[in-house]
Amino acid sequence: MKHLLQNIKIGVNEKTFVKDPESSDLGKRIIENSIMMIHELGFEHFTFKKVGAKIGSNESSVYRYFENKHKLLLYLTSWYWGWLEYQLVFTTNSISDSQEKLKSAIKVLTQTVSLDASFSHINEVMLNEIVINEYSKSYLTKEVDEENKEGYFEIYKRLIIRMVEMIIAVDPDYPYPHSLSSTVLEGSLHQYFLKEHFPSLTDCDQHISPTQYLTHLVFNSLNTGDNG
Amino acid sequence: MKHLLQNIKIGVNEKTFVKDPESSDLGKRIIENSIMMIHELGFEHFTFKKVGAKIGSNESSVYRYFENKHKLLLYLTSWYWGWLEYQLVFTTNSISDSQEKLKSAIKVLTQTVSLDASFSHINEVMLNEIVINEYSKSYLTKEVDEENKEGYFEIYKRLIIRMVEMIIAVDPDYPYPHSLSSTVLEGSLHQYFLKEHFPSLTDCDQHISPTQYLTHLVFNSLNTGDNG
DNA sequence: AGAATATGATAGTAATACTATTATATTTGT
DNA sequence: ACAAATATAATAGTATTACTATCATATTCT
Repeated sequence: MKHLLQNIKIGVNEKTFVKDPESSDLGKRIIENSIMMIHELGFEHFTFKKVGAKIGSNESSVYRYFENKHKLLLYLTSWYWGWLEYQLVFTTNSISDSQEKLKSAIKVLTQTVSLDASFSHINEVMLNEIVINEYSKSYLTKEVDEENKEGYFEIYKRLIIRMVEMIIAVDPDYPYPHSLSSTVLEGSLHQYFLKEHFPSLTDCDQHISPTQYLTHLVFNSLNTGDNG
Repeated sequence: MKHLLQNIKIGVNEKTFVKDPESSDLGKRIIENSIMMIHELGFEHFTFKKVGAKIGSNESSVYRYFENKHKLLLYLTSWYWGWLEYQLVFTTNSISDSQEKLKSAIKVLTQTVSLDASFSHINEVMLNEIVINEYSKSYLTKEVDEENKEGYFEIYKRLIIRMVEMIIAVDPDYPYPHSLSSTVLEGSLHQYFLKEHFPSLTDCDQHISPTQYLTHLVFNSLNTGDNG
């Protein structure tokens, strides 16, 4: 993915951080190495002490950027969804045919991720795998309603609503556009997870992609106005 | 739900516990109160010390039944899936029409849960809510492959495969029966969660149920052989 | 050069997730 | 009925986590 615009910054809710990690070298190294370590150890085994040690700094310096690792996860996943949203808008903007538009949207949101050179300290491939393995943990908490009110899930919600609008454009009479849209995004993460860990529970493999499955699912649910 | 058979015991992988909690009064009180506390506090804030205190016992006694809270979660969720599997088999067994059978299966697996008097120490309504909020955490771990090998997710997998077979019976040519089946089960939990915490991301509310949405989703994906 | 700011080092606290040991009940076998 | 076995309770202790606080040092900004 190449950007026509240089120096794009993905906007993340400022409450996720104490000090913007993009504003300093140390901040960027925290992000870069946190992604590597969460990817490697999993969120449960990841600690600020460990990243601190890895970047030749220490715990207290990491705490100056993020309140706790939950907020860091919110930061990373919000960044990811913001990055995907950018690609979604960019890719689908010029498409006038509503079916083609929705098809492209599903593709962008469910296909495998590749590196984006514009953000050198962020490994989008690893981040995508973090989202697959850890995103649910960011909202499956007792604090979800409070954090939702504070806007921590705005980008994710906006992304889903964008697809809702595309679904409605294809079939204004379809009764479940919100559920379908949320199912595509969540279902995509889930199918990638199953492919890796529970292959007997998915048809996705080298030959069948989550994108194919979900595109089929969506277009069979919608009345496209075709006769074929 | 009433059982024709008395004294049914839901079979759970014995590796989930050190000592079978069904085998003693203390064990049952641990289960009963753990369900209440996980439901109330959420899995992260739940500890063995807290249940111990609640039942007038202590930490060390709880540890004699479960290695750790992760294993307890595996026990509780396996029990839940086993209980659902029983209802699934019982309900669908006598139905010969494959479409009706699948329709019933989706209903059993996605409808709201009500109390089952056969298991007095287990509150199935609370347990269902625990599954909605916490089940993902049982497999979104670095240990998932190991634990899968040891059979901790057998019942869940069997449940999905049962629905896979029903999907194939309706439409043998449908290319994604495994993905569709896993999407229904996971999607159901997700829609219930959204309904509660992110109502703008779902169409499910007092009037529309996850069952309706998912039934529509499945039957529009399948070629039922009808002309209508 | 001095002030402000960022980072690093160290220490300390409360809670968690256990393990180990010993004491005290309760149950069971003869 | 009594000894032996088993289950439970009570207490203590350890390593790690998830922080907070303080102070020293380095960097940069004016």
